[in-house]
Amino acid sequence: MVGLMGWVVGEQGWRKGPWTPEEDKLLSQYVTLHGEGRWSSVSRCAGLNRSGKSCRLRWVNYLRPGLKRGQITPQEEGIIIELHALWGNKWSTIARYLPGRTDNEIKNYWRTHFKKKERSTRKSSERRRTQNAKIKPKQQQHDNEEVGSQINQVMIPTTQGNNNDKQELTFMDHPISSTMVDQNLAISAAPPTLSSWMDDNLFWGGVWNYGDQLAPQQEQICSKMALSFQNQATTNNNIISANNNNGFSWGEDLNNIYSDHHGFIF
DNA sequence: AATGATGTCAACCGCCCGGTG
DNA sequence: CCACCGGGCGGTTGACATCAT
Repeated sequence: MVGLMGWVVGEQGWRKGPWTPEEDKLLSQYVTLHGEGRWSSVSRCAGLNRSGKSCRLRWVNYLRPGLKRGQITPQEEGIIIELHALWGNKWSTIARYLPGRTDNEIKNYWRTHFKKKERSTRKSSERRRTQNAKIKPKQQQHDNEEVGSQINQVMIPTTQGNNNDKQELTFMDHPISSTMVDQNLAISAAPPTLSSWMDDNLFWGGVWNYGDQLAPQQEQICSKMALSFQNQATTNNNIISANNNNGFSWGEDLNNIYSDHHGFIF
């Protein structure tokens, strides 16, 4: 590696480090003209001394049209939390449901906002545990179950239903969002504004396949939630579709009734 | 005002996967 | 079937900004 005016040149001669406005301009012009793809040739043809990967990353995370800049909104935050609870660190998958946001952005947001909270929650819980070391077991157990004011954590079995392979779900308290957890089913509820920005196809494409059939008690929970949210969701022309047999979903209108025997993303 | 701690985010790294010859 | 290559993805790093002491 060789330092060059604050820049670094890689072993193969590629430039590294922050992009200059000139480089951005070259890349934007080239991609606008020729489209995405073949990133290795983009770097050559556009006259950029950058690796293909670097070009792709710069385009996808910074130059691509339609990218939102600025703070993640509370609504977006809610979506991130819900989807992360379902998919874990599948940032690119989560990003597909947040138009204008990149996987990198979401990943950074999660790490800075929720890892932090997770840490502080753990810290305070450890502190409590130390302080309560002399407290009788029952009281201690109650304290350990207590979590921070913002984050609720539950352990649910994974789709395999293996108790040894539990998955941690984290939900933020949200004025509208709520969570119900049953023995074998975790259901999360996102703000009813979800469908106002979410592309229908993406939404349905993302429906969580939780298994073949819902147990009667699971269906019951879905139905209960459907009715409960139907009462709540009266804003933004959002309608919750309820199907007492199979569950419910949000949609732009009542034609969008999700009635399959699968899991749900709410 | 100085300094250390913490937060933020762009960019890089390394692994994995699918396409192709 | 296998090796190679390009692209995509999640994890990590490092520079800079902001905050706390």
